[in-house]
This record gives sequence, structure tokens and C-alpha cells, in this order.
Amino acid sequence: MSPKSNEQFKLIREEKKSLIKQKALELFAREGYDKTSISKIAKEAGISKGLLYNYFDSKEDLLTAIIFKEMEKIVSFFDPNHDGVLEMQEMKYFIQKTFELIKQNPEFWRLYFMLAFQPQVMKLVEHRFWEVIRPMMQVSNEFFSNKGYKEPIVWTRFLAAVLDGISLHYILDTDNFPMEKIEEIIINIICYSNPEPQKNQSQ
Amino acid sequence: MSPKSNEQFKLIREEKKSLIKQKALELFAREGYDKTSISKIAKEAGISKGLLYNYFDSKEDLLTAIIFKEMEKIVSFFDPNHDGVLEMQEMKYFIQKTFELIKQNPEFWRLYFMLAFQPQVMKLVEHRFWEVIRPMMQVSNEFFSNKGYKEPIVWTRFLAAVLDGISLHYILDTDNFPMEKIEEIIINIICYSNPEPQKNQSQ
Amino acid sequence: MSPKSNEQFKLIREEKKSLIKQKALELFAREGYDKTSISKIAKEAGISKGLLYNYFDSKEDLLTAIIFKEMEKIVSFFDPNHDGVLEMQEMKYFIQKTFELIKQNPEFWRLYFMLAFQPQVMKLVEHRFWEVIRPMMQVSNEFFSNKGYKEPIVWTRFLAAVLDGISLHYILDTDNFPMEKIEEIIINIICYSNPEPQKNQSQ
Amino acid sequence: MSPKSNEQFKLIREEKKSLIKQKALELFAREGYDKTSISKIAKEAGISKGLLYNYFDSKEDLLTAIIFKEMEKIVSFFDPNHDGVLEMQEMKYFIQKTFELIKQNPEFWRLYFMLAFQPQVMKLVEHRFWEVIRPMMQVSNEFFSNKGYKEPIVWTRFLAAVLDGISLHYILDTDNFPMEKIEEIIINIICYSNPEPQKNQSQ
DNA sequence: TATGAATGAGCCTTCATTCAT
DNA sequence: GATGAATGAAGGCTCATTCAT
Repeated sequence: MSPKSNEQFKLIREEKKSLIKQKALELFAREGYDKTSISKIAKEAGISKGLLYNYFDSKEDLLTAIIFKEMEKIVSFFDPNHDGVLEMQEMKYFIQKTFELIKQNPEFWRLYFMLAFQPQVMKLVEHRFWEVIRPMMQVSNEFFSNKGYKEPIVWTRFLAAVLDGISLHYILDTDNFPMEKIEEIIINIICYSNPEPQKNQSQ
Repeated sequence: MSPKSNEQFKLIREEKKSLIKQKALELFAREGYDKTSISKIAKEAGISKGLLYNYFDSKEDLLTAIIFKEMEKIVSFFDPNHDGVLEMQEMKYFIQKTFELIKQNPEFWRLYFMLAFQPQVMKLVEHRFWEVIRPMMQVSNEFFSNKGYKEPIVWTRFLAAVLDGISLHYILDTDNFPMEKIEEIIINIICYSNPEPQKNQSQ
Repeated sequence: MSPKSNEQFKLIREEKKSLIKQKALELFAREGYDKTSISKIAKEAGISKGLLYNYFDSKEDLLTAIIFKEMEKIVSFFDPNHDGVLEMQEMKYFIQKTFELIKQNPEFWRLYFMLAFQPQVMKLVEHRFWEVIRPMMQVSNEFFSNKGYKEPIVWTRFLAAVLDGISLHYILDTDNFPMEKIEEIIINIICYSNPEPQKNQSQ
Repeated sequence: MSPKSNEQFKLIREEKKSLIKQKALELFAREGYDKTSISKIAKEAGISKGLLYNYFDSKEDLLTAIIFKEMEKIVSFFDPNHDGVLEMQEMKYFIQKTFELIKQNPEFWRLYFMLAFQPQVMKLVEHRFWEVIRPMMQVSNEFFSNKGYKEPIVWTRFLAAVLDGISLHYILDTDNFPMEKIEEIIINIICYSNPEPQKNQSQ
């Protein structure tokens, strides 16, 4: 009867899916994946339990949909236009962008850290994570390599660990964590310090 | 009179409690706190479900027992004999000890990170965590203060975040993470670099 | 739009709730509150255990729902139209109504007496009981007062105790207890005897 | 080795059994039969769970032991020396004794009322109850018969119901229930009033 | 006699998922 | 598309009872 086109239907469908994902993310982040029931999500999204299963096959499916959606955002966030060479300014920009990302959607990152420790769940999404992270690490490797560091891979892993550590603490104590100042510190260390400094003094 | 002395009972009890805690820790770390059922723990420990409740009042009680036991180890690990002033060598020693701790019991730290994102569960144990962490942070503040840093608190938070980040990555990829080399890097940064370096260059 | 109207759902819901309450009351009365498991109630009502929790939040909730439903019946049973003054005929009518109530739903009163001795459970419902009982006692007090009794409160408590005692024996031996004749006896005593009779003879 | 005679052993055993029964009665009355665990009873009696089973075969056995012990006390309380004929003074004395009994051991009577509504449990002890109650009822029948009442059995049942009702209310509200005054009332009614009074007025 | 470790069945409750409408 | 009734498996926990010592 109604002259709604297929397109319109699809649009409505996508909007509803998006709403569900949003509400689910909020709940997962606040209460944990296990502690969040499908009922609660449905209620929060203003639909019935049954209908939710019309949009997502299972709770796990909903979770992976959330992750994948967010990973796409991340990819488009770091626009991969550049040629793979990261100058100092670019690295600084990259680091800042990373933290910006965290600040923009702490809920997702909360979920991300939660899942990092659930191997069964992580398995569902880890390939997608790697798709995103691997190219970033490669670029980072080149950066440290260009800067003259002897073990760029080690430095890349160091950088990744530190960024995660800072994100972690920011998320766990958003209100008090001195994010800006610590951003400055880490940018100084990564971008403006000499390669492998003071090696002789250590040990 | 009594056919089994109190001592004997107590010993058996403590040993069995320890066994249960051990098995529970393994499972919690491997599968997550929520996903690990009391049944599974009991089976793993070779006892009946009912008996577990003879030793621990509840699942939560078992969890806190694990945490508290480990926290005690940690306190005794960093022997608090020193006078609160941390020389460079001591800071280096402290950082090394921290990583040693992680390496000795990665399962516990896996659990620790998992709990960090479960507010309801964290509440049960956070006061105990703070008892251990607060004095450490104070000593760290003094260290950076003595070293001439203008914002020692910021640096302490930076150090804590970085140590956690490194631990996190070590735990998530124990086999491949270049722990020793990264230890070296962070020790160099914290112990042997100048206060607030290259400030003018940044931004 | 919706394939089953709200009305329909509500109706089904209420009917099923009613069925569950009915079956639960039967079982509670026959076997006792503690001895009656949710499983048994569900089986008796022909539904799954899980569904029962769709209708009632807990076993306690089911119990209070039963009680409250019955209390409402009682309130409407003694229509409170009168002005609070109880003539002899009214008192007689009141007593007869009381016993009628017991006879109509002995299962509920069996439950009522059971609960009277379970303080933890009684606490859940006692305020509701008092809402019903208090006004009755006030009217009774006035009746005895008007009749010239010096201590109407004592007589009200006596009446309450006696009515409960008779109900108790009726419930415990419904088949043989000579209810009608005993009703007559108590009505004679309360309605047609003189105030504080034979005081001098006693003791 | 120790020169304790068999008698002494038996005595000690009986005392311990008595202690357990006492503590169990207290707990049953306070918390209910089902809600009282064997563990709690053992702890309260200062012995181990295992030992309790040395004295009583089961929880039910413990319960029946408590009931039987108390029933014996009751029998000896109403010394059955008299010839079966109950004069007015004797009836008065009997009623007073009944209430005295309640007042002396309200815990037991609380338990008694609790059990009255648990058919499965009642079955275990009801024959013992009847052994005690039946002769009392016979004597009562004779009393009312002698007093000229046409239906002594009805009056006996009335008396029993009323005594139970009063006991019930006394137990449920020991502090406020005007026991003495109500004793007086019921004694007046039973002992000093005319047979089948005011019959013509009723109905 | 005396202990408490040990069991196992059963209890209340939750929840992902399915299905008739 | 949309609803919520319905299921069944599982989870945490309790407790009467047994048993080795």
C-alpha cells in the first residue's frame, strides 16, 4: 500500500540497527558484556526482544557488529592517503589523533579493553582488529627506522603499549587523568628525542 | 581426645583452600570471571561444588581471597625498608621488580586487568589495591620531585600508565613481546633523561 | 500494526497470573511455603519454570501477590458502608460473614495461619494485614463500648482470638468441626450476653 | 580406664541430648523448622554436626524427640489423679493450668502451631498429640454433660478452639496481649454461665 | 566419642533464543 | 515488521546426611 521504496526501507532498517548498536554499546561499556541482557538492550532501544533478533542473529552478532562499525570509523579517521612515510609532524599528528579517538568514544574503548581479556570473544573480532592495526604498525616501523633507531619493531611495540596504557588510565579515571600533559610527554619522547639514547649508561 | 588434631584440620584446610584459589585463578584468567562457573572450578580442583562453599562463602569471596593473597605477596615483594627517597638506582630497581612481578604471575595480572573494567567487582577489592598503590605513588612523586620535574604528579601518572600499558601488552602477547628491550627503554626514559626536556620544541 | 493487541496480551497475562496464583495457593496451603518449590508450582500450572518469572519477580513476590489479592477480596467483602456504629444485629452479621469468608477459601486461611509463624515472611505482608484489621478492631471497640463494657479493647482482643481459634480448628478439621453450632455459641456470647457478667463470682 | 559406670554414661548422654533439644527448639521457634539448619543447631549446642547424628538419627527424629519430650511434661502437668469428673473449680483450674503451660514455654507452642499446618510433619507426631488430647476432651465432655448442656461435644470443641485462639494470640503478641483479663472472661463463660443460654434470641 | 571434610540433590533465579500471532 | 509468551539449560548456593580418621 504505502509507496515506500526499497531504499527507504533499507534506510529505516539501518537507522534502527544503528540505534540498537548505540544502546548496546552503552550498556556493554557500563555493565559489562555478560551482565547486559538482551532484554535490557531491547528495552533501552525501545523495541521488543523478538524484533532485536530480526536485526541481529545473536548477542555475539550484535557485539561483532558494534566492533566492526567502530573499526571502520577508525580506519576513516586515520585517512590513509599518505605514502607510508611518517615525518615527525605526522607522527605527532598520529598520536594526537589516537587520543582524540579515545576521548571521542571512551565507551567503545572501554568495551575494547574488556574484550581484550576474553579470548573466546576476542577470537570473533581479532582478525578485524589486525586489519586495522597491522598497517599502522608498519608505518610506525618505517618511522622509527627512518629516525635511525636500530630496532624499530621494538619501538613500535613500545609505542603501542604506551598508547594503550595511557588510554587505559584515561578511561579508568577520565575526570582526573591529566591527558593533555601526558600527551605532550609522550610526543616529546617519541618525536623529539634521539635514537637509543644513553644506551651506555643503562645496566 | 579428638581423632584429628586442630592443627591437622587447619593444615588440610589451608592446603585445599590454596588449591582452589590456584585453580580458580587459572580459570578466571583464562575464561573470565563471569564465564567461569563454580562447577568448573570445583571440577578442576577435584572436589564437589558443595565443598567449595565449605571453604569460601561465595564466588565473590573466592575472588577477593585470590586478590588479597596476591596483594600480600606484592607488598612483601617491594620490601618497604627504604626511607621513601628513591634514587635513580632504586627507581630502576623498582621498575625491574614491577616487571618481574608481572612475569612471575601473568595469570593474576590478567585477572587484575579484567577486573579493572568490571566496576561492580572492582568495588569489592579496590580499597585493597589502593592500600598497595598509594604509597608507591607517593614515593614516585618524591622521586620526580627530587629530579627537578615541575609536575611530579603528572609524571607519576605517566609512569603508572606506561607500566600498565607494557604489562598489558606483555600479558596479551607473552611469547612475542620484547619485554627486556622495552624495560630498557622505559628505564632510560624515566631514570636517565633530563627533566621536562625539549619543552620548547613541542607543539 | 501489532499483530496482538495490547488488550489481548494484558488479558492473557492476567489470566495466566491468576492461574499461577491459584495453583501456588493450593500448594502453599497443602505443603507449606518453604516446601513448595517454584518447579512444582510451574509444573502444576502447566508452564515452564522460566515463564513463571515472566509473571512474578520472585517466590516472595508471588506470595505477596496472593495475599494482596485475597486481602482486597476481604475488604470488599465487609462493605464499609456503615457509619462505624455496630448494632447487635450488625455484629452478628459481621461474625457470620467472617466465618463465611473462612469457609469460602480455607486454603488461603491455612496459608495465613502458616505465615503468622514465619516472622521473616510475615514482615512482607503484615502492613497490608493491618490495613484491613485495624479498622475492624476500631469498630469492634466501639461496639463493646456502646454495650457498656468497661474494657472494650480487652473484649475486642478476646473476640479476635476466639474467631481465630475457631477458624483454626475449622481449617484443621473441616469435615468434623461443628461450625454452625459453634457460630451460634459465639454469637450468643458476644451479642446477647450482659456486660462483664458474674464478675463477683470469679477468682 | 575411667571408672565411669554405665549409669553415668547414660546420664551424660541424656543431658547432652537434652541440651541439643533445647537449642533446637529455640531455633525452630525463632526461625522456623525449615530455615533452621542442622549446622546451626550443632553450633548453638557447641558440638559438631557429626556428633549430633550420634544422638539423633535425622532432623525429623530430633523434631519428634522435642515434641514427645514436651508432651510428657504436659501429661505430668495435668496430674491425672482425679476420677474424671470435673467440677467447676476443677475446670477453672484446668483452664488456668492450660494458660500457665503456654506462658511457661511459649517457644514450644510456637513450634506446635507452626507444625499444625505442615501435614507431612504433623503426621509424625499427631498420634502422640491425640494420646494427650483425647482424655482431656473426654473429661471436658463429661463436665459439660454434667452441667446440663445438650451438646457437650460441641462445647468441648468450642472450648478447645477458644483456648487455642487465645494461646495463638498470646504467642503472637506476648507483650501486649491482656492474658489475665481474657483468662477471666473465658473462665466466666465456661464455668459460671448457664447452659445454652438465650437460645431463643438467636437467629 | 568426636570432628569437620565431603557429597549430591535440590532450590531460586537468569537469560539467550524461538515461536505463534 | 513487531510483540512478548514460552522454553530449557545453566548458574550460584544450601543443606541433610555420610564417612574417614
